[in-house]
Amino acid sequence: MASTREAMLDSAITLFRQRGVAATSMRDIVEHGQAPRGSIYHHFPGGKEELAREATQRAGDFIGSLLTGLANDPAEAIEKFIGFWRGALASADFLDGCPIASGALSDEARDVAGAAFTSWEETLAAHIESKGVPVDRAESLATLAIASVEGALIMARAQRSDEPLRRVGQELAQLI
Amino acid sequence: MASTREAMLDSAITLFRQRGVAATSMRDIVEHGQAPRGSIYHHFPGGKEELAREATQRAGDFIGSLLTGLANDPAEAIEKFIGFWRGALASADFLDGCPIASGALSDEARDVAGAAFTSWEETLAAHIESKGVPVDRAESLATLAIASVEGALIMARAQRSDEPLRRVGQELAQLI
DNA sequence: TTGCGACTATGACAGTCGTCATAATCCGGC
DNA sequence: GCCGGATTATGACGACTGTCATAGTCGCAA
Repeated sequence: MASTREAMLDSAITLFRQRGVAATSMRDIVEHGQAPRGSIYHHFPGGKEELAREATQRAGDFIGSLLTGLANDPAEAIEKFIGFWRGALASADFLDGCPIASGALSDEARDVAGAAFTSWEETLAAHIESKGVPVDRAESLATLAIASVEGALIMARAQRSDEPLRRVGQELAQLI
Repeated sequence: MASTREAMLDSAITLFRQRGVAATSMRDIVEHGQAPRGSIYHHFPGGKEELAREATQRAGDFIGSLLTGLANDPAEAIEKFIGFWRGALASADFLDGCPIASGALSDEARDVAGAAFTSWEETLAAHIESKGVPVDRAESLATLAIASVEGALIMARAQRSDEPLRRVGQELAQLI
């Protein structure tokens, strides 16, 4: 059972969201996950880089599947997507961010984060396009939706309020 | 002359944009600005926290004044705002981010970043409102514009492309 | 029971971090 | 000239970082 491995990945995601990749140490991660420090390099021979990349991949897949599963109605998908983030923010006192954004701002996992964003964009664009919107426009709208949510998450953290997410959700609802 | 001080602030902004606050050391900053290491705590008795806060404030004011100065036409303001970021991204191989986003993701300057975002929102909302848009709507649109640009910057960095910024600009132009 | 591979415990390494104390140097007013 | 505050040079401190080597423990197969 790779439960130690998974505990480390989950702890990494949690801490990366709160503090970012650079500000999170390996010792923090194993301590948070009550994982043995001695086996870091057994499970992740590539060290912090491998851990950061895999954690970002895992988080990106999770949110991506959430996006895929959310109805065929893109408006509903976006509404639920924003609801998901508002819930996450509120339960963390506005100190949690998006794990993919954390990965994007690191050297180690930047490209993994980029691939995750691209995948989200394609999923959402396909939803929008299926409602009769031209391809180009659907792509632009999908990018706008994801970008504005990511940006709103950063603003929400800085302002310690979910007002940015509320406003963005309001505008996106009218738009899609 | 406070030119050493200013060199340190400018270097801090540059490095924060590239690597984030946590991944930038005091030694990096003085070295980048060719400033004397010995006088760090002469100019910034509060240490890294004071430096990070002041750098974030300075950068926020600069971009804020840029936003204020940009015409009365909000559409043109946003277009130029996005053009500014596209130029910055291109000339840095997509490795530079927004200094306020970096501040927002740090412990030290989070609230300073929040105030900067709020100030930008108010400036932009006032522009939009002056074109006959109801207050609430103007505020939502301003937040959407800033959030989507911030998010697009992160996506652009991750994907090493300015396509996100291009798409967001396209959508915002239609919207405002 | 024995053996072997997977996993963990512990401590150490070289390096870097923020911070600061101390001493040296610079430079404008007398 | 020369004094005094502003500024800089240098080196050190304790803490922390990622990484790894070594030794130990565990559970399953033979």
